[in-house]
Amino acid sequence: MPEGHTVHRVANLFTELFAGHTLHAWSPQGRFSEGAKQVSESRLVSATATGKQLFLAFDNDLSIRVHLGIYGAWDVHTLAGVSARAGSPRDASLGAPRRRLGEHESETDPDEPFPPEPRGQVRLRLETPDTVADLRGPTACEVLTPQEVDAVRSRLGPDPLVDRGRLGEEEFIARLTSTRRAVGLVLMDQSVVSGIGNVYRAEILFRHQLDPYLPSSSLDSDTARALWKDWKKLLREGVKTGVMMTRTDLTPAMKTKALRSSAHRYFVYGRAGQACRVCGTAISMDLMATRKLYYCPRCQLS
DNA sequence: TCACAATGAACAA
DNA sequence: TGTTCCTTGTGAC
Repeated sequence: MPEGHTVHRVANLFTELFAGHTLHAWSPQGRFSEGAKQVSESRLVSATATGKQLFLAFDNDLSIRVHLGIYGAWDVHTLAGVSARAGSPRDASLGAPRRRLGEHESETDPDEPFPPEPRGQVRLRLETPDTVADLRGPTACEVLTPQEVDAVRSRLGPDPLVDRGRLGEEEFIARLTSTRRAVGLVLMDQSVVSGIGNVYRAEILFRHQLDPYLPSSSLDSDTARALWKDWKKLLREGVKTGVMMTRTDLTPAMKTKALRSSAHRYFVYGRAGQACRVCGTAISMDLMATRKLYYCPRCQLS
């Protein structure tokens, strides 16, 4: 499931698998039949991500915007023998005919006929003769004109992998520190910075020993700059490995091991009541704007 | 079989 | 602040 790293991975994989190809698009579930028809049999020009938004641009000038929301997912199946890679060692070693993008990438029955029957509620299927991508459970899946794509993009805060230079960094600092809302809320605000979700929010705050309830405007620019750089680093790593790994207290060997199980990847996320990995205090969990906020009351509260 | 949670966000009031 | 939408997997009965 998706925070910004997952969507960049999807964009990278689709660029590799689909860019330059004519796609057959349809909606097995039926809820996106009209939209799919508008791009079907067109050539995919590009697949790009900004934060949690995926844009698939076609040569008829239309784009599909996909937002996975809280439980959306892509499943990619490739005919054995022509499977492309998402670029990570894990993908390469899998070499599987089927891959689920996100944390769990698993193999399936190699005897399955190709293309496989859509399973469950598939909103959109994209097909070439040797590759199939199934989209299920998105919060958004719509066809946009170039102007509409620009409008969506303009509402988004900087993404470290899109706005790589100084401008992105300065924009982030300006937006972050210009509101008195709690920093725990502001880091999740996609108009301030793109791609951070509930896991990265909690982990980044912990990594900087920050009280989630501090007014965002109280952060000095050095702290803000450090947050941006850290997010950039975590995002890069997440895109590379496909996994959100945020711990800094592990040797490389332990880290590799911890990648495999979500129980060991995080400092605080999902660990309410368990001992802080740094000070041993029980991790707290509060509801912040309907989302679960995890933090260490000793390391982070001032 | 059912309830519930999950890495999200739009919308109403 | 509360409600709604999207789908699947898990665990309790």
